[in-house]
Amino acid sequence: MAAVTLKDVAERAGVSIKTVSNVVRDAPRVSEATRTRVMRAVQELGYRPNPSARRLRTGRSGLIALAVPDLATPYFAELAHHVRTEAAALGFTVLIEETLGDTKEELRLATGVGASLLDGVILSPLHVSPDELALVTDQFPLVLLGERSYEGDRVVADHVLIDNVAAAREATAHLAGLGRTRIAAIGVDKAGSATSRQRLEGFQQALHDAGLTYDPRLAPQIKDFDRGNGLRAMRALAQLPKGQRPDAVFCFSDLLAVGARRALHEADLTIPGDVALAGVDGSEEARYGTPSLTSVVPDKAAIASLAVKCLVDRVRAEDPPPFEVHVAPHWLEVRESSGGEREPLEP
Amino acid sequence: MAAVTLKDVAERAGVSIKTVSNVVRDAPRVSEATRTRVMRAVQELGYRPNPSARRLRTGRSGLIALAVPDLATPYFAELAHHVRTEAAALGFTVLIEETLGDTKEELRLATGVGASLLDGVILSPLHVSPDELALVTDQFPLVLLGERSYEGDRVVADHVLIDNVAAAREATAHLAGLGRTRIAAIGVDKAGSATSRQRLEGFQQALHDAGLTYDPRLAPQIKDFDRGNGLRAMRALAQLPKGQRPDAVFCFSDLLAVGARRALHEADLTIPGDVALAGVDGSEEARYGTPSLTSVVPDKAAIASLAVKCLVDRVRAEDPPPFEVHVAPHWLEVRESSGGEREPLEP
DNA sequence: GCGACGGATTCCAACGTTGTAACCAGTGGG
DNA sequence: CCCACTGGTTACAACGTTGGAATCCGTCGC
Repeated sequence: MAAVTLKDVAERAGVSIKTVSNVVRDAPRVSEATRTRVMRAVQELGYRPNPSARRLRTGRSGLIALAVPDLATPYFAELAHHVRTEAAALGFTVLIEETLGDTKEELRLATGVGASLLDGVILSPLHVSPDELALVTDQFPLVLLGERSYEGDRVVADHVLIDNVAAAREATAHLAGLGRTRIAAIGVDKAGSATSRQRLEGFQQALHDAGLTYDPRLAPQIKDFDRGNGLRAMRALAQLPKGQRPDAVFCFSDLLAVGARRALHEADLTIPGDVALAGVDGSEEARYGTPSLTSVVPDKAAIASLAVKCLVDRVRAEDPPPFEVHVAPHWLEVRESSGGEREPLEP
Repeated sequence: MAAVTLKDVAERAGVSIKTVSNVVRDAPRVSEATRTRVMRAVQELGYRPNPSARRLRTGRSGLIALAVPDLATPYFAELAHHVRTEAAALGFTVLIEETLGDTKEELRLATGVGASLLDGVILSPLHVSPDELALVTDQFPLVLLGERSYEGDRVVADHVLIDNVAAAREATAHLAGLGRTRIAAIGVDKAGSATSRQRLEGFQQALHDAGLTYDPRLAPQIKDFDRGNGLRAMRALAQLPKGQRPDAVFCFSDLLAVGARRALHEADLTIPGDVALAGVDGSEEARYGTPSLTSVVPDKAAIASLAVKCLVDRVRAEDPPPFEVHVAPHWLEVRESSGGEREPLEP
């Protein structure tokens, strides 16, 4: 296969290997004459630098990993797309990994599986604890997404996140603003993930602000943020006796909301007539469904951009800069599931 | 950072570097005594082999790429998930690339960008032509997904695909079996991709078998297989005068069907009452939507498994084996959008 | 007791690249 | 006329690993 090396190019151009190396890395100290001669040889032979050898010599690979729980979750797929784009602009290639929410796997990635293959990792953790991470973050360039893995002022890694508490509060306040009084939450997480805790807190704050009391029976515990869990949780809520049934549900993710919508459909309850629905993620699936789902939209492009820049800075830095926390914007998009207009989509 | 090398382990265990190398690769000719001693040293120091160095020496990286048009398309995200799983089982890591349907990018990947980084590529091509690929396939291990890039008997690369013609025929026949007579197709592709052509052919065959005539006005041209294109195409179809409006639509992908469902919702047409709907891909989004969408489900796990095995065989082979074509199973799942039961989902 | 044998281990060279130091012209100042 | 200097280039060594040849050592057959 394409086994053309610096040596071949050097012979062709009649210069030393090192000169060719200097040219392709465009180092200074190369005369214009030899530069063009070498470049021509490179063209003619179709030379491509060997990443492994380069990596071996320099210690840099130009490879960063994005580790997400599950690629089949639209939110992460879209995020991956943005991260790839951002990274490409900075000359980095992205290796996408799935943790499946496994703590060991998350930790393994945080420590840089083959630190010798990757320059850094962007990790979207689900279950790994701050304490476990703290042991690790100074050893390998790491940026965390969507979790707040620090206590008080002690930041143990770079973070990029949205204000989850505010996001949940806004969505819930919107539901309360419709006059709904029995508002349920789907997304309280058995494992007690940070995301889940924060969204619950925002939910409770909004209830309190609206003068409603928090009823734990309307906040069932679930396992994962997927459609099936949303479906089952909503089924259970829909079967509550008439007076206790929720008239609105804030789902901690769009997938949960999709499952909930399906359960309401099965139970012949109308949306938003009987039950209003809101989710989080701003996924296309929520936008295009019928009814379309109200959702808190995190600015995924901003998240990706901040995360990649942050990571690349750390990779390139001589000595590690202090850890930073970046908060990306989010906004609420009101759609049919909570009384928004059935406006024609403008895709 | 984790800069522990074979040398360190060797010193610790009191053996030569090569012996350690032999142990970690579990080569034969290592006594049980030294093996355990070395293993303990490996444990204690936390040694991890350096992939770049290994790659440089052996010419193998254990990295294969999966190149898909767009990760945000659920079908490809799910496929990526399966490919990762299969590859991991065989000891390979998957680098996921997005081509965005760009012909140059597809070709670049097919030639193995940095053949020196990747052992092989699984490519899901959209626009690259068989002729262009033929020039390339003998230089680099490549498996193609979902396209038939060969003429007659001349296979120019390994392929894994489903029988697209049959898939489209079955879905359309199902719609015709409901008694629908004005059946439209959404998915005829301006660029004339192979997938689109095959599904159109199956569509036409089924019409013919049902004694219906093909009306090109009911097969509008679109650009991509996404929700937006489905939405716009269906809007146009819905605005046809009463007698000409379709009473069923076969969409060439689930995303198109999702868009079409949205357009029907906007136009206050019922599904399946006014218009029955079917798609292809077997995505979760189709299963969980309301109404749930009838879909032809390709066996993604089988596709992934066949593709990875095929590629790995080629990577490992001394001299390239003959090209193979694998056909993965598919089946039709009838759901609400074409009169299926509103059965409770069993997730 | 000696040579042959075979298993276990070591030595050496290489993979393609880049950093460092050295080299080789010319140039200008003393 | 020599020296220091500069820009341009080259020689050498190393990065961590592995394939192959070479070596060592204990055992067996004679």
